[in-house]
Amino acid sequence: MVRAPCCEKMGLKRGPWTAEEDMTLVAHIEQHGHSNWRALPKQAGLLRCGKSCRLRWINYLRPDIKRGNFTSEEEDAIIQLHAMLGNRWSTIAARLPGRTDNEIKNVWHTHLKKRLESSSKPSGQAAPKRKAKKPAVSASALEGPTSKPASSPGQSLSMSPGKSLSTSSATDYSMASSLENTGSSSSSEEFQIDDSFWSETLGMSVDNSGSGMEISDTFGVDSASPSSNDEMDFWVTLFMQAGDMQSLSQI
DNA sequence: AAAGTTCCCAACCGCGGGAAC
DNA sequence: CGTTCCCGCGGTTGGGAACTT
Repeated sequence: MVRAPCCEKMGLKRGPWTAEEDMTLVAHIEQHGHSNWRALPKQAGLLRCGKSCRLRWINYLRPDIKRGNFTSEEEDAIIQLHAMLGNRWSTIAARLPGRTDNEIKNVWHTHLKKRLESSSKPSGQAAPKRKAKKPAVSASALEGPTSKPASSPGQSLSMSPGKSLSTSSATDYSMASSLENTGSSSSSEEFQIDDSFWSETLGMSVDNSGSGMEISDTFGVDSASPSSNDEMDFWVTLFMQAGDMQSLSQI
């Protein structure tokens, strides 16, 4: 990377994780949990900073992580949620079981953003030159934690205990019903929200909520209100329901 | 087959917020 | 009440894989 490592990481290892490190981390967390990320690497005997351990666990080793290509349902859900929430990847990830914020962020920047941009252009032919270039990772996940096993010098092994984790979740994938429903619109390649939807939806919510909730509050990213999550849930639910209605109206 | 280009993703960094002291 | 510590988030990027010429 370009930036110099911060001093606290002097002497600590950086870069791709080895299978041994993965194993050590998983074993330690399975045994002791991860109540203190900062202390964890020392306790586990890893030459990594706590941040790095946390990231590795969250984004790769966690047992409930679902690997593999995103389904069109998931992609549509991301697009919808992003339209509502903006770049709040962690919030979006919370709505997509088994997906990490990092993964969603990557998908957004590499696929969905371009897809939306191209769809917004009049006859733009922006179909990606490469599609599904990699084998379904869900399958390769059985082989190892990374989709590019020998990609990194330090990655001598493609296997890590982490794999045990992803195999089951990769097959029994089931989205929340609301997302499945929104998937009904997934058959269309492009997803767009027209203004009438927002005016109707927002108008409805303002009319119906006697709470005096304001739109600016609702979308205020850093609303410190303890109820902000509830409000977010409200909007997500509302949006999903609206999506259902839209889908139904198309039938 | 080789070289060049594009794309993807794992991992890093800095920052902000909350908890603990 | 102010300071310090830690966690989590979002933005960014390097390196390798995939694809094109």
